[in-house]
Amino acid sequence: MNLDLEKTLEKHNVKPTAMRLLVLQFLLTEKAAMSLTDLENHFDRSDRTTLFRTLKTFAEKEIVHKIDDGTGVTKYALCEEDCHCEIETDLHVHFHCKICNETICFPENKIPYINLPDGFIADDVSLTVTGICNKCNKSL
Amino acid sequence: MNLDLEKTLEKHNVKPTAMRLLVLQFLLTEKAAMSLTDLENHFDRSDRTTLFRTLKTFAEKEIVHKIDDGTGVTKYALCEEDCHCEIETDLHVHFHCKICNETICFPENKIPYINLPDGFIADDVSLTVTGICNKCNKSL
DNA sequence: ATAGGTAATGCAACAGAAGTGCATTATTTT
DNA sequence: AAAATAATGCACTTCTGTTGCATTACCTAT
Ligand SMILES: [Mn+2]
Ligand SMILES: [Mn+2]
Ligand SMILES: [Zn+2]
Ligand SMILES: [Zn+2]
Repeated sequence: MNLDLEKTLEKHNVKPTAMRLLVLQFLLTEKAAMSLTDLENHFDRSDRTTLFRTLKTFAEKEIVHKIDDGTGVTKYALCEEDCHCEIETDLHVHFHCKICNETICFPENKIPYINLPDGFIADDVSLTVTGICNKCNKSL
Repeated sequence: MNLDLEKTLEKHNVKPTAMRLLVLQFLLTEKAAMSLTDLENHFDRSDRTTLFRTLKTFAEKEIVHKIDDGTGVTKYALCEEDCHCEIETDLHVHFHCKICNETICFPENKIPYINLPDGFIADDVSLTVTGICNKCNKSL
């Protein structure tokens, strides 16, 4: 049992169950964003519903953020340290590679301010670039 | 039969069948982006598959553009005049209102250039703002 | 005009993802 | 230990998108 993982969950008021620790650890080792199906395939023994609700809890408690990469499959990635998923400060660009099918975070690329017409209020914003990633680009 | 509608389809090398003209007309009258289900509900008499393939053809021939507004339901909206769905010139911001559930185009808000790390190639980009639209904002 | 070929349509069925209800099991509190 | 609360697992459902195939409409060449 990794104590750091437990601390992370407790800091976000999530009880550190066995499954949750495993999911957190898995997300830490993977640098690409993961889908529910990805988790399902990795954890053969666990039920999809449990994984689904684990991700839901993690997203609600701001341990992970949900990513809509345009594929129709929701992806999840760990939030940065001290992230509160705030529109002005935390939201960043995501990149989806159409060759290797991986979706990655660009935490350095914050989403630029969007000037909306009068009366419109922005709560959330999503900016996804689709194309070819650096790894796939090399092997062309 | 509206001749303008026929001209529009022919200009994009799409044969102007009855259904296609009706769909095009419907999209012209609606200012919000429409989903396949929206079309299905509006055209009681037509088959879902026909509408699906109509939208697919329209998208391929650049009559409409597909919009991923983060709801998990693909929306479609008519392209601007002379649009070629080019990443630098044509792609624009979309707004999804979480109250009235409408998704609208902001053709004036072109998507800003995104500076990607070395080796990454951008083919496509999607920027969707979620929040409260001007109409719903008034009635709060 | 007719026959043959091509394109569009309609019906049925399927796949994948997301989500819910409920019973069971585990954990915490009293 | 008993009661209360939370997490898990199973079954089932809904929704969206998609494909195969037979039928129908349309166009073209003779
Ligand atoms: Mn991210
Ligand atoms: Mn648009
Ligand atoms: Zn790649
Ligand atoms: Zn609204």
